[in-house]
This record gives sequence, structure tokens and C-alpha cells, in this order.
Amino acid sequence: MSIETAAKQLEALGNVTRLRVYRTLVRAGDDGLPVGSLQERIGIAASTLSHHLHRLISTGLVTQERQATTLICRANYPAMHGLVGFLVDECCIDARCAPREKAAALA
Amino acid sequence: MSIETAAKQLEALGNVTRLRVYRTLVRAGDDGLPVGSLQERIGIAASTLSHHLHRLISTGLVTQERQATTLICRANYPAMHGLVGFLVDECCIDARCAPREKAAALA
DNA sequence: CCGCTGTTTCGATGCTCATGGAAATAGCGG
DNA sequence: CCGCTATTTCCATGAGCATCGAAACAGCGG
Repeated sequence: MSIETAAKQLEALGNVTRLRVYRTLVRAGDDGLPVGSLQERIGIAASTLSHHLHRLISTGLVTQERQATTLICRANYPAMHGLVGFLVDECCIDARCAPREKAAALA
Repeated sequence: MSIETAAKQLEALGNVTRLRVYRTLVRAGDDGLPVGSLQERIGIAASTLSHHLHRLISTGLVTQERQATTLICRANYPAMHGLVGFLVDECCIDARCAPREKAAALA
């Protein structure tokens, strides 16, 4: 994970609207959600949502799959784990936060 | 942790320069680093660094402490843990990623 | 009190983003 | 092949960001 990739993903999540979209997808699980359902739940213009989705997809945080005329969106869990891993990677080099405590702190 | 706070922190980290600053501080550990050292290591104008630091501080990700004329900067580990926790909070509601697997995935 | 080093504020510029309405496109169902 | 629904692209606008140099400020050491 390059720092540029991490920054792009963090920036993608660093917007309330996109973060809301992303969390909605995270909650939806592997079934995913159609774009239209997302739009209803979040209450923004379709064009705005499309714009944000494109951003999340281009950074690899979200995937899409076509089912007939509707597009199903899903959170990319491995990508999220990778990003979180990058953040905590160099955390706690000092003694006050031993590596073994990481899992506990994040659980 | 409100979604607005999380988004602000993610946005703060979603910039290559700021992410570099932050990671440098994370690596530095509890000793922290003076602003001047940060500037040398990262190689940007002092005014630019000051601007970015202000942003990281205002979101609570970094703290500063005065020591004579130099300002020591430190990464705020609890804040980072809180943010990461927010991200993984609703992760894996579905069966394919049981809560107990979270720690393993993030370790 | 003076000057020096470290840091911030000011000002200016160019760039990218967030947003939504309107129009275009995609692909099924008949 | 047509029309319908779902989604994207186009366009325009207002707002905020990244960057740096110059100038101002803070506080110690003498």
C-alpha cells in the first residue's frame, strides 16, 4: 500500500456524504445495495451520488456488479482492512503501546 | 464519535503531505518531534507545514507542547484508535466476517 | 531590554471539489 | 425494434484547499 493510495482512500472517506454512502454499504454486507436504494436512503441527487460512487470505486473501496438494469454496490472489505492496516502499521513503535495491544485497542 | 468528526479526521489524513507528517509523528513515538525537524524531514515550506499541522491539531489527531522556543508535536494515539474503531465498527455484520475475526484481520 | 531562532499569520494564486438539473446512455421486457 | 426504468455524463456554479514567500510574532539568553 503506497502512501498515495492510502491518502486517496482516506480522502475518499473524508467527506460526510461519501462516508455515509460507504457505511451504508458496509452495513448492507455482501448482498450489497442498488444505486437507487442508496439514493433513497441518503437523500441526494442521483448525479451527486453517481459522482461520489465513482470516487469510491476508483479508489478501490467499493465494487459494482450489474444485475439487469440495476447496479449493485458493495463495500470492499479487504480494501478497508488494508487501509486500516496501513494506519496502524507503524503505530506504537514505542513501548507504551506494544504490538500485542493493537488488536485489543482496535477490537 | 460522530460521522462528522470521523469525516474531518479522515479528510485531514487524506492528503499526502499531511499523511506523511502524521506518519512521521506516529513513528517518532511519545518523544514527539519539533516543528523544525518535521520540516526538514518532509521538505516543505514552514508556512505550509504550519498550515497542515493546524489542521491535524484542530481535528484532534496531533497535539503540541511548548518546550522553550520549540514546539513539540505528537501523534494522538487514542484519537487514531477511535477513528479506526469507527471504521471497523459496523464492518462485517454479515456472516463472512465474524466480529472475532476483526482483530485477526487488523493485526 | 535586544537580538536571535523558531513558528505562525497574511496575502495571493491556481486548482480541485461538491452539488444538482438536464440530457444522454444502458439494457431489459415485450 | 420500442419504450421504460436505472444510471451516468455534461455543464455550470460556488466554495474550499494547497502552496509558498514575506512579514509578523513569541519567547529565551545574554
